[in-house]
Amino acid sequence: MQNSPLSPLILVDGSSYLFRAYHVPYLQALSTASGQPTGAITGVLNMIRSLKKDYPNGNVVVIFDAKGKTFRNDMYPEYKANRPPMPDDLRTQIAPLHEIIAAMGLPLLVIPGVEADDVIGTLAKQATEQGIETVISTGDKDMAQLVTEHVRLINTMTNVEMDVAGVSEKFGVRPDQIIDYLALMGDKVDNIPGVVKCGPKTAVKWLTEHGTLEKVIENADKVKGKIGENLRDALEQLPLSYQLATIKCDVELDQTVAQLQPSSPDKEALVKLYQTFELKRLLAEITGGEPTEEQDRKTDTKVTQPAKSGDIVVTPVEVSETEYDIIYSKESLQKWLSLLEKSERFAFDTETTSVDYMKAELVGLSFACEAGKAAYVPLAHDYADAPEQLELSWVLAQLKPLLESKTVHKIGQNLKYDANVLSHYDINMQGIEFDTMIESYCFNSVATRHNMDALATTYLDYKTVHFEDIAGKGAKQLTFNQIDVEKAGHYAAEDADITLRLHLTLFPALEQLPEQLSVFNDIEMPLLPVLARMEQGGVLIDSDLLDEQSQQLGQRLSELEVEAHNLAGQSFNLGSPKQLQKILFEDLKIPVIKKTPKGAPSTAEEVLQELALDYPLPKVILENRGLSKLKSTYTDKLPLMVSNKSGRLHTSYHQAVTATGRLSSTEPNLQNIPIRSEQGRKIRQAFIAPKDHKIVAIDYSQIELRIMAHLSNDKGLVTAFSEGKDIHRATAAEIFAVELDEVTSDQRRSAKAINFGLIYGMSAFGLAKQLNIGRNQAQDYMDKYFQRYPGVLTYMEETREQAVAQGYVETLFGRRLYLPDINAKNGMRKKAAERAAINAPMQGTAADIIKKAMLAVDEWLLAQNDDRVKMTMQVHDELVFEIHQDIVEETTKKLVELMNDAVELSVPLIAEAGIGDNWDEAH
DNA sequence: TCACAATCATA
DNA sequence: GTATGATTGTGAC
Repeated sequence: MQNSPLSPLILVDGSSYLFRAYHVPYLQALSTASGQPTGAITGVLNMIRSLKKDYPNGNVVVIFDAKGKTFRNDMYPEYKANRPPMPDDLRTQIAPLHEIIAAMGLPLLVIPGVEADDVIGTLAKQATEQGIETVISTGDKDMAQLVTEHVRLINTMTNVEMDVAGVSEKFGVRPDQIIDYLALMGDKVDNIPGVVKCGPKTAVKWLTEHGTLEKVIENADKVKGKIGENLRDALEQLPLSYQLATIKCDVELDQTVAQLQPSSPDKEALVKLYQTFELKRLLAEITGGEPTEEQDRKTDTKVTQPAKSGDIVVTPVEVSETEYDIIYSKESLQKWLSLLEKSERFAFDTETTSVDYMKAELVGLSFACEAGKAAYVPLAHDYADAPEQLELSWVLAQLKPLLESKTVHKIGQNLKYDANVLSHYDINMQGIEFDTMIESYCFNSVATRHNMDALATTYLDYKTVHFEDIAGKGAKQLTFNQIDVEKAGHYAAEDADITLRLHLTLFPALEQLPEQLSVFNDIEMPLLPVLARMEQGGVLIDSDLLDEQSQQLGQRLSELEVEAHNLAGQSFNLGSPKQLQKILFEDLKIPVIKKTPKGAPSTAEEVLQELALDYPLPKVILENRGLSKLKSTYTDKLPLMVSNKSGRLHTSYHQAVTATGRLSSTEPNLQNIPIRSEQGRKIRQAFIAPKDHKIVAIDYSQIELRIMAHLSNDKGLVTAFSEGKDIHRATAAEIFAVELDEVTSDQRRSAKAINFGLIYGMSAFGLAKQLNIGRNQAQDYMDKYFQRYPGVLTYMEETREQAVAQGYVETLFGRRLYLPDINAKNGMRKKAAERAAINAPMQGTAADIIKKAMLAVDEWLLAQNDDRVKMTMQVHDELVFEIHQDIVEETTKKLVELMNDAVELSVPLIAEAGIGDNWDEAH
């Protein structure tokens, strides 16, 4: 709350908002029936309206540029000479807008000879002298020079406030250096000259080094390289640029700040104006009273259909009122604890300082054991004047038995996170029974995203308080420890309460679907702590090796860049597909082979591969692309992501992301580490074993094809696998009607493409493209395949039919994938859904199988209780371990057995192991 | 500052 | 032709 006796002055940069609103697409569409455009008017008025709402005590003053030249034109005739004239459909909106603002009773300033900026600067200065706080509402970065302890900026479009620290953070220089900064960079739009090639980076660098423009100029002869020359060339111009960039703060005004007070709105005039310009919402507001906050929210809420999975209707658990406690005393905590103990299950949630589980520190805990009733225990809010809170270690000691109890069941939203955080406080969570995120995922993986806000909306038709609501967003977002305990308490208690209600809503629905319930109970929930352990354990990488590779790649990349520029005859950005398109297809007139989905000529790899046969440049581009990808994604980034707590790399596995049941991995994604190219494999060499240990990688051979054999029960395919044949060779022998040992490598390659294509629900067209053969020939191959393996054809057809009839397909273990597009009118979408329908049972069953294998492995590892073996990664069909060299042989043998026996199919499941000092060697 | 498209890494 | 995630450039906001 503002304690200042004087209301803050809110200065609105009307012109800046006018231009921005004019360019907003959905506003551009607005006009009256007679064709008078009103988009910019609407945009600016909405902005003023929301500003008045955000600053109820504020004294709003609106400033516009006047027509005609300003003193800057006298100083520098070319000033803003590049500006196109104002479009007519914008010009016609200015006068009405001024009228409306005047009728609203807001002071409106339009001063000729200067710009709006100068008026704003002048008023802000006067206000400060009189002890009045000022907020400048603008979208213009130049205004940052006006920021002081008493003057802030607010960007009303993004709702981000900027104070002195904010300016430093955003620009990298202090407000008093902004003019210097602007002068150095110049401004293309306003036609202000600056130093050639000096952008924000260089300007900040120089100003950080020397402090002021003056000092930069003094030291100009010390700057090396081309940019140094550019600076010296600009020396004469710079004082002028500085003057042009300086906002004038001593404009002579008729009114003082004190005189700029709102008058009462002229309602009659407003009604008339709103009618003339058909501003219906505003009209309704002054004639029918302002819509309340509640109504605003209602109109924002989408009408949701009852959430369904198949025929199961979900009945939301509702409460008439809520009661959220904040716990400050030992006594009230004890009371809650005894409640939790008695209830056998409770929902709980941790609040922390970070979303990164390796960095997160506990700030508070919340609980709920009855819908509508929850409590928050603040522990580490540390802003100034934070109330006294219970001691963290004492509270955790009280809670430890409950959290580690197997019989007291815990309910949570993404409990893997909470478990990981608590493990850093010596709490090994047990009894993790219900995760609402996973309940939703098992119930219907594609109905919604599975974060709590989405679940509450879908299943409870309830709008939660969002984290951003209490913490703000963007650079100024607070961490949880800085948030007011009362606000935080409501948010956190609501989290626990909503989690409980979601569970009470979703779990009964899940119970009506026995197969999916079993996926939940027997696969996903048991897997959760396994994944937590893998994440927590992390993997070891050799950062020095990666750094070295980065260096080498960097060298090669600059060579390639020079080469490419020479070949193109001009300099361009190799990373920009757009620039490349221009050079390739316009300047060099190379024929377009393929287009991107949006219709631009494609420069994708396969296209360049083909072009590389005839032209030299595409080859260079290809090598450059490949290498820069490796450098930026892997060799540069991975070393930076090593935790300084553990010295290892910790990924996050996501259990509720993919449609098919696979895991996904982020920060970093360990499931797409290169392997195919020579260069790429070097990166795997940096995934190393600790001293005296080996890396063991065990992967399932042809798992999806084996699943296809099992699901289709095709005799030929099952036999081929049972006899342990090379499956692609066997397929080739059948299709091409030759003996096994007569299969050529080309035939095997074709058969392999067919086998993979089948898994992807491919058409003859796709196969033709893949193998670079005619469509008829591809069709011929497929016909032959289905002749030899008729069971596969039947299976594919049945799957498609099942998808159309039921709207979903399922894996061997009953995990369902709903296909909303399967009956789409749009042929493309329907076809895509059909292909997904074919693929999902195979990809999904493979995911189920490796998850079961992980459970078996983890169970065995726990029983061994031997820290010489660790499961570190999962990559869809592969598990990676660290094993002490003394026991590596026998342990590997056991692990292979566990994986082979994870599931019984009608064909053998074969896992193959590799052992080495790094991940590359282990393959 | 943010979201999207294009590209490319994996299974 | 299936399923993902990260990076880069680009243009809207």
